[in-house]
Amino acid sequence: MTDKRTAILEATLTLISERGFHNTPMSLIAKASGVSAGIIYHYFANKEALINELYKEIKLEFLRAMLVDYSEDLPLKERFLSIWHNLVNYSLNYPARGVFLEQFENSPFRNHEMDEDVIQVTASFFQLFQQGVEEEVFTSLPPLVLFDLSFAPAIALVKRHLAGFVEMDDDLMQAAAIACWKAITI
Amino acid sequence: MTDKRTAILEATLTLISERGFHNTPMSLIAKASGVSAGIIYHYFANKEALINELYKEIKLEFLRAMLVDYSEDLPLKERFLSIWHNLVNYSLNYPARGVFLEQFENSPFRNHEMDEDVIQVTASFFQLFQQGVEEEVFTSLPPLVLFDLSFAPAIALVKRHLAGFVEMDDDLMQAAAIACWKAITI
DNA sequence: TACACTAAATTGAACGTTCATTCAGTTGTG
DNA sequence: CACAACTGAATGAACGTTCAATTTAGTGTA
Repeated sequence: MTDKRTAILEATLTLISERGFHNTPMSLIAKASGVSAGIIYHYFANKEALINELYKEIKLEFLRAMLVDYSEDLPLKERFLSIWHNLVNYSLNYPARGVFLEQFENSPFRNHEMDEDVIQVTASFFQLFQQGVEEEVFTSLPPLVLFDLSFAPAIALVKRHLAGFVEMDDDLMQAAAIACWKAITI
Repeated sequence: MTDKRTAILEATLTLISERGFHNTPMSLIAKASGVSAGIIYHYFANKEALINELYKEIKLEFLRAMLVDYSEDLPLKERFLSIWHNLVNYSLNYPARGVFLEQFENSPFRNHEMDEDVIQVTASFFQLFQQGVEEEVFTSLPPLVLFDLSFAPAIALVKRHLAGFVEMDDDLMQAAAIACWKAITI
């Protein structure tokens, strides 16, 4: 096989998103990734470290996916809508990743420190909202607040879709994205 | 003590919100509620049933808290803002409940069926959004979508506050509530 | 090319612990 | 006296982690 470390992380992602942290024993991760139980401890100090490492990688990948095709040269609204649609499309295309992130971030596992990579990527969002406030396009609120007003509904709607309560098509995406835009603009 | 069943549920709530599902053994629940381990099985079939029962009760309590002082006679906007503020105030005043609900609803534990009580309470929200759409005050979107556009940011902001990243004062609450109102109005 | 040596990668059985659940027996109540 | 409430030690299964042993890969030597 290629990279066992990657195989372990991928198996962990799938299993945890389907079964939760408890209920995915190391033995199952080993079986699903086609390695022996022992070798996991060659790549990761223990189960907690494995899960934390997985979180870091997925979180970064997720944030980067939100910024695909992003450029500060584009107009504010285009940038906003691009991020919004990227977020939803990525969550729909890789549901296990979104499910894992939500599960992790709502669990007491969570460690609120951000590592360097994440801080760097986050800066783009910060800049976007700051600029919007300065140009008096956005309501004058802290960037994190504008972030949640913008994207919390997107995540919630994806969950509804995955649970089968809402059919998320292009029209709905469009309408919901505009609704979030309206929320933060003056 | 008064009601052991209630003591068990309360201890379970506190422990799980602080330590997660895993990492709160039945023995600890027993100790924290001042009962023997065995008696828990007199009131609940097993650990899973205990947690599901706790979820049902907290969810219902939460939804009812959102509807305190609610009346269909009030204007749409007042009703909306009342729910919004109730949601945030309740989550801030009883953080363990919000934390538990979010943890549960983002875990594979989750069972998407709603029992009768919850459906009944939910009808008020349904009515509110439906009326808003009919009166052409709200964007024409499914009630569940309007619900998420309205309240997902509220929950997200409470989490930010509890994590210490945002200071949630009256001004911020007011501004964020209005932002959500703007999101769903035409 | 063949061989020797070394370090890293890998295995999986075994260990010790933790945990959910049980149940024989005890206490409280009407 | 009967029945429900209650106790907590015992049970057995599951799990995270370890480690002695084995395989693989890489490097040097003749």
